[in-house]
Amino acid sequence: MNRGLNTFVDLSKIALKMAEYNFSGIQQRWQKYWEENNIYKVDIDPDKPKYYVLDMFPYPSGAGLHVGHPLGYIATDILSRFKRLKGYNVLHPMGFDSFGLPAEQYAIQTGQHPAVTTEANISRYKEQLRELGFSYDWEREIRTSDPSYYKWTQWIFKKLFNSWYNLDTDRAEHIDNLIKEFSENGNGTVNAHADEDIDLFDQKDWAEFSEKQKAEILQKYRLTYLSETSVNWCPALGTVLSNDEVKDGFSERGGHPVVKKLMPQWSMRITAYADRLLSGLDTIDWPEPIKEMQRNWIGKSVGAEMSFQVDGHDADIKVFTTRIDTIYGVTFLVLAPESELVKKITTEDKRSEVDAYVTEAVNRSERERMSDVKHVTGAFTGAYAINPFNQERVPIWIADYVLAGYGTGAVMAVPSGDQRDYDFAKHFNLPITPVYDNMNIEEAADPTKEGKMINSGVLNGLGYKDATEKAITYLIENKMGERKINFRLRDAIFGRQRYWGEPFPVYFKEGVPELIDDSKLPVVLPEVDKYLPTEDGEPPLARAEDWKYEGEYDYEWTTMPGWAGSSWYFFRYMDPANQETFASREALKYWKSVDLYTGGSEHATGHLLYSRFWTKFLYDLGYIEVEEYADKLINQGMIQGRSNFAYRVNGENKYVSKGLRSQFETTPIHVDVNIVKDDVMDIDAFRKFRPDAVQAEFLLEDGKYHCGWEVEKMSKSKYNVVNPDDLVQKYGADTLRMYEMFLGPIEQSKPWNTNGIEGVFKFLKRLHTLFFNNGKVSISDEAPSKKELKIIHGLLKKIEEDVTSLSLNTSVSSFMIAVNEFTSLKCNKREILQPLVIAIAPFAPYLAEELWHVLGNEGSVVMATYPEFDERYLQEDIFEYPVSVNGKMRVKIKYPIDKPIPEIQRDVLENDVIKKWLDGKSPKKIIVVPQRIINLVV
RNA sequence: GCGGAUGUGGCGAAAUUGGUAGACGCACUAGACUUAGGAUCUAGCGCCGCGAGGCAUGGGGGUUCGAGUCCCUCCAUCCGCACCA
Repeated sequence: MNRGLNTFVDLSKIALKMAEYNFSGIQQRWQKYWEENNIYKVDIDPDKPKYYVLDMFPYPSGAGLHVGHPLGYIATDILSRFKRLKGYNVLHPMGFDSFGLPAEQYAIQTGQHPAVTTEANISRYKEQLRELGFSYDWEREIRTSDPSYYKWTQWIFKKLFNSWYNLDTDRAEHIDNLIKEFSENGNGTVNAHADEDIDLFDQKDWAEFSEKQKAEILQKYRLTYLSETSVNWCPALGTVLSNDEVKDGFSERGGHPVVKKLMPQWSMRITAYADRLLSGLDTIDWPEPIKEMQRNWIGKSVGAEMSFQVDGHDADIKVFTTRIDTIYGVTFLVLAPESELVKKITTEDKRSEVDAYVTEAVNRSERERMSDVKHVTGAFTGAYAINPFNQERVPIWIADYVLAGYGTGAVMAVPSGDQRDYDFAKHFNLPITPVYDNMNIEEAADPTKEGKMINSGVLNGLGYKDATEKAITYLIENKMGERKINFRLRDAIFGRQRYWGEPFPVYFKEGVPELIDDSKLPVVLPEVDKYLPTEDGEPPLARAEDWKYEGEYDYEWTTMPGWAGSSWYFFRYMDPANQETFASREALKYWKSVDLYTGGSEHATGHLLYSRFWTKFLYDLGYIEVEEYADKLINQGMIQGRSNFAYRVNGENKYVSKGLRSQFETTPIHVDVNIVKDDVMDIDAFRKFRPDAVQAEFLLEDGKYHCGWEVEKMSKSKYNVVNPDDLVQKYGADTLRMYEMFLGPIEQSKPWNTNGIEGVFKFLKRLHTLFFNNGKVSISDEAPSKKELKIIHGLLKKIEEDVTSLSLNTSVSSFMIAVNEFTSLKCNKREILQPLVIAIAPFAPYLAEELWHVLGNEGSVVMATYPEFDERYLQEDIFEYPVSVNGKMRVKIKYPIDKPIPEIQRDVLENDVIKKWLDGKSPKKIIVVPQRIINLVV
């Protein structure tokens, strides 16, 4: 008897177990299945439309992924899987931006080779990514630090070196065209985007130049070139930083001071592409803030450049202005203190004062100069310039508000129209001449373009537009100046004094840089004894023993910057194993460009600009099909940390719950967020977390210890890091995926908060339960009801719209609503469950795969076809017209959808409820908005 | 200073783009089933009011029969750029 009973109990337990949502078993089962069957492998398939979804590849840091990283990856994975179900051939790769500073600094500290740490970090990342069920084709994985990859980064560098920018054709061309032109006609006929200081020479001169001279001249034209450049040198890091790696005079990483220093540097002539980088923004669907940042960074301004003679000297001062119309308002000129003219024109009586000012200005660090914007300083040189329009003598000053690096390093000051000039004039008591009749310059400068010109000689009486045109025409006719467009964008520094980066494919022969032949690529990163600069301050690569080209010539010792490898990786994914070229023509033609690119907005003026530049360059050379590589960009928001706090009473070993802390003097103490749930702390876990609290007393509210919270950066020291692995362990990958989407719109930055993940978990359990009854699979083949059909087709429609527009948070809600309804309808009908499983497959791939098989299907749900929704099921035949009286909503009246509006209006008046409200009066007007509302105005 | 974004319950958020604000979820409250509940289910849940009702989308104003949504203005928070002539 006993025995039998036990057996019975056990059986029922086993049966119930089958019906349980055992996510970890499901995960293991399908992970294995996907990998064994190579489910996510992608190849070119001309019969299918392509779709390319890309995430910015991560730098594999030692800390592993935290819960913020996968946000974008989950969204793109959902879209990829959805597009696959819709019949697209989807390219959805992943790789690693594996060169970078942290691995190198770790190497400096420990002697561990960066390749080793990088490899270990990548394995960890890959394991974490695998758990989350992403549908990457891992055969396409790339790593920027892999020689088979950076071979092609070096190859592109060579192409840039061998190119110049022809402004007549408005594209990059091979340097040989230029050399040919030089030997035939000299450089007088060449219209290139090149250095400013190139002397004219003819074909004869060219023939007579030495090889070294020729090389030096060509450097001034090449798209990547070596030059003495003022760079941001960070002594603490021992390296050069780009402008976007410097924040307020300190390095972005580490916050070390940065100084200006002249060094021979490799640069990229990105300025050649300034105009195209700007206009290209109009052709791509990128977030407006990103485009705006890039526009500001490029900083195009249209105006004129003109010369002022220096009185009594054989010299002139070139100025750039966007307001040539105000030329008669010029009452002084200002030079940057660094200007070479300063020495020449300063009069004896002013010399000591000017020298002192120059010395001070040059020595002031960038930081000081920037923090001191409001303070007006300057010095008079004693010299005068002549305004070519009215021959007036105007004093020449120097001041550090004029930047040597922008325009000509000199400005014509119009204090009536420009606030900085105005402040300067007021401070040094210089005249202020209004040039428009309606200018108000009592308190401040008036940059108006309205009104008619006054005090302006030949321009008097004209408006802004006419005055500008007339002035420019005058300049050009008298050969005093020209139309000019200036950009704020500077050429990009391309070298780093570091070890862990791509070596250049360059060696030096008699001081001249020469390229290494394609057949000898890649130039592999050599081994060094230490990852530090040499005693002479040479970069780490100078330490490499026997590292000479052909045993004789020095290689370039700097390495490429972090953005080199990331500027073209999206093309390598198309054909990652190719040994012959960076990607085959066939692959480039088929995949074309990235349809959707996601990543953080912090790369706006870095990676996202440089990669557009390289794309345009490769396009000019005819290697690729597109001029922009990413058609649409989404910025996923940053996930901040949400720290929890306990409140310790000062001087006592006593902690009080949040609501009681006002009664005590307390200090907030970080609590590990992983021992807090819904802001209620697990006290036992806290005693373990803080051993000094073992004996502590806790003052509770309603028997609970409530923690406070604050948004902070996610970091170990704040104990607010939430690790995706732990959540996958506890709830499964499907829950985590859906919860991350449920959290809110992906573009939005927000603190991570695990409160609420249970809701998603319960939902998946309920979905799972739908397929079972009393522990047994229970699927009915009965025809679905109209109501059920309406729910499922409404859902299919909603999900399709949401996924297309990436509003994935509302999709999750829609799934919950649908599943709740099916649960309360006890709906277990195949015709309903089958499309439901396919629809949810992009979101919860593991569970969907499991249920797909519970339904008795073969193969993988990945191969299924997304079900078409049928509008017919969604149509209402009765519409509830809300009726409003005097703008207040009063009642709803049901009418068939196709009832004519005049009939409805008549009916409304006869409705008893309405009659009562109208109270005998007749409405002034009845408005019936089709399909919406009926409005009576009394 | 310039440019951009955001502002809705205790919390994360919805709102068919001008049509019953707060869907969905969390937390909370009550109840059911339970030896138990950190499982499950049912109901309630913006604020004021016993109620009818009134008030509510950062503040103020406007357009409209009707505004979270459009216009003006102010405030707050976040991000980017920062003497760019």
